[in-house]
Amino acid sequence: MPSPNCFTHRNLPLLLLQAREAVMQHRRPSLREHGLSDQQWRVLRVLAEHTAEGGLDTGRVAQQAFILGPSLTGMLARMERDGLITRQRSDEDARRSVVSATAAGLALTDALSQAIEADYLDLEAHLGKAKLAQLYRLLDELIALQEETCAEESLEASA
Amino acid sequence: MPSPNCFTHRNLPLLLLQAREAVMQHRRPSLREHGLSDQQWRVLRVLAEHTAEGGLDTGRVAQQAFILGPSLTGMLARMERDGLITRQRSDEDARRSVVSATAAGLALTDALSQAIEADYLDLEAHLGKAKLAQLYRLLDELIALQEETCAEESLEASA
DNA sequence: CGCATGTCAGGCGAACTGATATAC
DNA sequence: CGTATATCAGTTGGCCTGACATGC
Repeated sequence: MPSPNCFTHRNLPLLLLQAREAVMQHRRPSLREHGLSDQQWRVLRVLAEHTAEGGLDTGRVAQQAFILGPSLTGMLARMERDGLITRQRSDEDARRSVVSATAAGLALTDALSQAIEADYLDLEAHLGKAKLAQLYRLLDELIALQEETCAEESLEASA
Repeated sequence: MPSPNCFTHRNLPLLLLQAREAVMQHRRPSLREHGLSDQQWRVLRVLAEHTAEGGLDTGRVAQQAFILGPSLTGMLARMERDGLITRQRSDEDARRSVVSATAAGLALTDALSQAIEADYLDLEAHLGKAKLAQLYRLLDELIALQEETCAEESLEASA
């Protein structure tokens, strides 16, 4: 019989979580000073990158910021209340609601991005540019791989 | 003036989150089938690894499962209700409460660990053993690095 | 006495499911 | 008509801070 606790592999999800938390520990103070939660910052960053092009639908925001639709609705309401973003019905497709960052939101992004870029420089200095790039590559590959095998599974399920 | 949205680096925390979610997508179905949340599984896995040695204090469980004390209290209450774990006051130090997995908890861990190990074999087959090991190394290094610089910061703060 | 440990109390943002209006 | 998009309603588990009881 297989003994319990016989994990021959590392705990990859925990490791990824720890790594993320380790990085975030450096950034949370800055975010919290400006009254932002982790998720709000993810949304704001995504919007800042696309607001020059006229904003994004809620759906794409949810996808890129890794947040579920209903959760995002509440968050956007709070961020609109706080003057960080605006929502507007799309002209072409009235089902869609287009979200953009306000000037205040962009200014906040700008301020925070400087602290964060400094953090990256620190990271590069200590870990090394090459290793950081390597980490990016491996993570990209892992993500692509898992999503791929996930698509296969849902394919099997629908067959 | 610095243009907003000028992020010259990748979004590392988001990348780590995506990677974790990608891996977890394969495991959540199994966990949910047995009524476990992500965090409960982290706790159970930690306990399964230490229950043979007589269990762990709440503090160490919280530390190893990456969960805050007060959150853990509620979780342990639910897991005790569900018959997965037991709590007992320590003999040597009556402040401490020692947690262990029950037989049912260990059996559940055993069942789940098999599915998860199979998942790792899949991952090794697709990503390659070497790359996986490399990813482990880089994550370890990143975690150590960030915690280190974090200790420096609190040192400066106290000085 | 100070310190450590765990728990309680309470509020909160977000996950998640299911249902619903609206527009395509 | 069916599909897609966003939102609403509501429950839940976990985060988090601060206070507290207890034992060292």
